[in-house]
Amino acid sequence: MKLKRVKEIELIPTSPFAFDPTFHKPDHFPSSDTAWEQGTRWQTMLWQGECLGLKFENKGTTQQPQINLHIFSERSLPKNILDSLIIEIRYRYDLDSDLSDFIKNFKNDKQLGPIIKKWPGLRPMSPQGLYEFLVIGIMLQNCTVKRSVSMTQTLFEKYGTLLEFDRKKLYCYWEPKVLEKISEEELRRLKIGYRAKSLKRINTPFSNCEIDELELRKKTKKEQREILLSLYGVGPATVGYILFEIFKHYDELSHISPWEQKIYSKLFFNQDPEKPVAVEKLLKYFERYGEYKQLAVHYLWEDLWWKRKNEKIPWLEKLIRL
DNA sequence: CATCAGGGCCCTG
DNA sequence: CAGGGCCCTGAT
Repeated sequence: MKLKRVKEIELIPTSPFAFDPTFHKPDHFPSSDTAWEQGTRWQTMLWQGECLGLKFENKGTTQQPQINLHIFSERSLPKNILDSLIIEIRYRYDLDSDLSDFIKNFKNDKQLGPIIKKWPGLRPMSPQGLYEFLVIGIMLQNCTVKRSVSMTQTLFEKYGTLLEFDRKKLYCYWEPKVLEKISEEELRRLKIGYRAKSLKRINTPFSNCEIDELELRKKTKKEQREILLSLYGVGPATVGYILFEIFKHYDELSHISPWEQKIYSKLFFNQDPEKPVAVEKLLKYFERYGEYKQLAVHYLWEDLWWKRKNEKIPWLEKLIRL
């Protein structure tokens, strides 16, 4: 589908703002609904039934941030869809966050300080909504990065919509209704294994509107956790990512999986990843960052993955199953 | 060739 | 609350 209509909008995030490390997360596995190069990010978005192409361009500075957004669509978008889209984008990219307190408190922190100075205003983001993130979460489970990438690609090719805009070709997610009609057996044939069952069961409450992401955002973190955990195939690891990246709880850090434990051990304690620091000890250590503990870890974590783009980090390579 | 673990989660005992 | 099983893939 070629998206020919274009609407240009200026977005002003709160200052300071770090464009690239907010709009590109090298630890997220690559998927064909997004693309990035320095200063520019493309992505698709399914919003209120519209398949959209989005292009974000950095036009500002850290202290005076400005983003130019091009919205590509097949038809001219009515004002109400456009308005809600802008609100959604500001939410997903956390553009209204006030990080002054965090920066003030930790700019002189031995480990965190240098990264805050390098990237003041870096924030968590999710280009996808809750439903799409759950699909990704399921595809991540118990497999290598390569397999996650290929399973997601297969789903896009089978159920997504290929969009062409700004000379990019990217896939857009499907409506939950689409998967509702597909049997578990048919999904299994796409080699997603036992994840087919989770995918089917997660799909239903979205397809029949039992879960309303916007309503869920208004609930407490505790309520959100309970609702998410009640979904089949969603456990503590997936919930942890969602509470931070989707619902922006900067303090959500209660689960550390084994591979993360190894990386944190090296990163924070310079400890041999094969003899990792106990999870309890790590959690206790992160208490120093209080209500910002996951955000703090995120700064260190992203810094590590950005470094990996440019230099070899042998100990890290060993821990990533590509 | 066979075996095994993987960026989890569910279910059982 | 520990541990087996789950789909498939690719490393050994």
